[in-house]
Amino acid sequence: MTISQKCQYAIRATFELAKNFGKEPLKISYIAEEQNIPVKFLEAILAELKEAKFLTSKRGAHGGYTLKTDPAKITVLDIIKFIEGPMFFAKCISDEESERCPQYNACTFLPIWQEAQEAVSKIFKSYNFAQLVANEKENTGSSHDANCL
Amino acid sequence: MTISQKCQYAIRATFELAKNFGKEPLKISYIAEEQNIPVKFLEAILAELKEAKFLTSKRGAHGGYTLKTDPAKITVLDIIKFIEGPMFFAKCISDEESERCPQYNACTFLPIWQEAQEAVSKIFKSYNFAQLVANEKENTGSSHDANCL
DNA sequence: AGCAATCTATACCATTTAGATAGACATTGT
DNA sequence: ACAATGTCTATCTAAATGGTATAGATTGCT
Repeated sequence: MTISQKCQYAIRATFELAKNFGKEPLKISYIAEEQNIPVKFLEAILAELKEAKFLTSKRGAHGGYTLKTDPAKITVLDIIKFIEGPMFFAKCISDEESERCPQYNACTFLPIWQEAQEAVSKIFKSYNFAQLVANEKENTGSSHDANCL
Repeated sequence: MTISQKCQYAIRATFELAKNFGKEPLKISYIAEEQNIPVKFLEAILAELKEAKFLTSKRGAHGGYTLKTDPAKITVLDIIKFIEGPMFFAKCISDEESERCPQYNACTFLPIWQEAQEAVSKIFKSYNFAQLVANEKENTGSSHDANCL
């Protein structure tokens, strides 16, 4: 039930890129060190995020990753949904017919999962990365240690 | 990030027992059939729930499982926390010093996980099993098919 | 006493997921 | 040319998930 390490890494990497939005690309190795993420694992994560069009990359000397979109338009929900999938508590609450169980409209527990899904989505959507960067500067807070799941 | 099959089973088994609260014990095999749960898997789950003092059991002929507590005093949160553990989004939001990451007080993301944890806990806590049983009777809703994660 | 219906305990196993590593390769700036 | 970077493919281990098998202990009934 916890958010996976991978997803935390993705969020922290996005955060790091958000801090540098509009400037030069960041190297994988830099982000990895800054956020304490295994380099090779981060490679895979960034490649995925790139497929989702959150990022662009540039190869070769002075290459690296850059945030493609304004950090203010990327929410924590966006990253979580992309990495963890869209459904938080039960797949059967999906809008998609194929994911639903046969009892969809009659299941006793479905409304509970739906209510929880909506509540959490709303919260995660309310945090965008521009905000988070601003927060950090204000509070001299840090996300430096990524091993806190 | 979804609730495990096991936890769903635990909830559905508790629900079934709540329906029969104050009456004779229910056999594992009956609950298993009623909620479409593999018998042997259910055995293990009920044994765990018994350790948590939610249930009592009686061996031998005409034996079975009985809810120990008034269903009105058992919430969905109780079952989920027992099966899935107390933390929903990140372990590091725990009150326990040992679970926390070194950055506890300074982590940029912690407040997000905390907010989500509180919201979800509140929702799951608001559903008790007496209520759910009553709901089902009212709506002729069903939880019959347990394979809807 | 004896038997059948139950729960109990222990061990096992297959599949998936999480988390991570290694090495060769392609691209770019200088 | 060459060094610095991202990209791709393959592998690996550990843990969790979901489930099965078998033998045993207890109880109620006759």
